[in-house]
Amino acid sequence: MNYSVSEENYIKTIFHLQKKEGTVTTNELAGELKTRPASVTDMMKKLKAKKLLHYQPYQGFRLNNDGTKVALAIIRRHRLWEYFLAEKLKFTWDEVHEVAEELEHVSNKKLIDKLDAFLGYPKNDPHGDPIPDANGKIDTGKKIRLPEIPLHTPCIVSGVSNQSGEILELLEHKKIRIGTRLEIRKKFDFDESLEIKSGKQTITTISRQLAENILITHEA
Amino acid sequence: MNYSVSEENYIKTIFHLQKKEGTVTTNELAGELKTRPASVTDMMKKLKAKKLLHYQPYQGFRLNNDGTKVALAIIRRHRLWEYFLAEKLKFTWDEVHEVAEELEHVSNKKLIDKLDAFLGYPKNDPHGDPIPDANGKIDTGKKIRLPEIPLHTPCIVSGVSNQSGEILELLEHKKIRIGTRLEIRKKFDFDESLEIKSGKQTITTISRQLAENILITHEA
DNA sequence: AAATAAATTTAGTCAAATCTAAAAAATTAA
DNA sequence: TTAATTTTTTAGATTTGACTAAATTTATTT
Ligand SMILES: [Mn+2]
Ligand SMILES: [Mn+2]
Ligand SMILES: [Mn+2]
Ligand SMILES: [Mn+2]
Repeated sequence: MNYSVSEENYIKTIFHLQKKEGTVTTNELAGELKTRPASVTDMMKKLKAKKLLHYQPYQGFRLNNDGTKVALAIIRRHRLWEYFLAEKLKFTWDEVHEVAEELEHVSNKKLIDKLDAFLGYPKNDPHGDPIPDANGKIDTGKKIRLPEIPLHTPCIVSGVSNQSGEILELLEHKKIRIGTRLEIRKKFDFDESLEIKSGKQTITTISRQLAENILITHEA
Repeated sequence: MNYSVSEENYIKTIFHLQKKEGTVTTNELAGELKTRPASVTDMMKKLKAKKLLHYQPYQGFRLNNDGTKVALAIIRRHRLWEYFLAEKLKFTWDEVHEVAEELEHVSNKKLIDKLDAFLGYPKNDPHGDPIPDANGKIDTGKKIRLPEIPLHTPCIVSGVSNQSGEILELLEHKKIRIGTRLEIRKKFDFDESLEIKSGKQTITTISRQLAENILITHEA
């Protein structure tokens, strides 16, 4: 059970894509991995032979139990390294992903479990995404996008669904980060912008585009 | 200037081998890398084409300036990760090498320089070997093996030239580590064993085999 | 229900890194 | 200084993961 960098990248990407639609298509995967559909078909045959996914020609594919376990192990490594990079090495939010893309492929179980302990068993990566534990268990508390929260309902920012430097800059400027307590004060129909109270009663307006990328867990 | 894992392993191994003899042979390298001589010849052609080493068929090879720079960058990554693993993640001495063999190939300059800073710019890895700085400068203070030190001359353990779990166990038991102050009390001609005073006046006997693997820098 | 378009797979190449077996060169011994 | 031995290189295959171009299947339109 040791997979090549290439196989791991396919497995991880299928995992993320299938969360939306259930089943993943050849073109989708090719687009996401910046490769060609023909290459995807080749790899699907190999991963099917390794019994990591369901795949019938022309029918799309979906990870099976074993494939999902492998995916979660990769995601665990990825997110623990992201946490390490942000928390210990002082990388910014938008820089960690690229480096973690490489580190995630160093698959030494003891390394990762010791790293986890060293970091204090963090629950979430710097983008707010949950980190699977050593057994592959992951907190699947569903996240809602900010525009779906009713008026005057206090809530807490738990993630962002876009990890670019641009959104980071904007959120930093508005002092919104993971853990920030928010409340919507007004919703403007004209442009769907929101007036919010954030943290210590600062009031700002945020655009629909921004609001849609802010993820909320419903607690308090 | 980005090299494959395979190229990096060749470059690093040549660097280490050529310290002894100056020039490295095909068989030596094949033996060290557990590959076949024919594969070595292939790779030497490639590295020569990339202008990283001197190589004329049948004449052996030696890294040139550029190749040496690349090697030092790899060694820097390797040793910084070893330090991290031992110091932060509490791996033992003999476990770090294997993991660092993988981590060394993640070649993101910013990652390594930030890791260096996070670790407090360590000078030596857990085996006592010097860590090249961000410019590739490395402390080449020559190390002497313990049997070459004269009687009654205080000296300090600065490394070991064998990194197995077995030697670690023995050194731990005798409470000899890097930084330990030693002095030779007697040399026995019969079996070349040494009676030494180590640290706080503990006196023990160590075998010739062990003594030869203990490296000393001549200071105090 | 054809015809057209889009998605997917197959067929055939290619580059990187390895291997085995055979040939050639260099070294050592007779 | 030949002959035997060792070392190194060449030749030809193989595996992995990617590509292009062509064929095939599925989905959409008339
Ligand atoms: Mn990756
Ligand atoms: Mn993340
Ligand atoms: Mn390596
Ligand atoms: Mn070391």
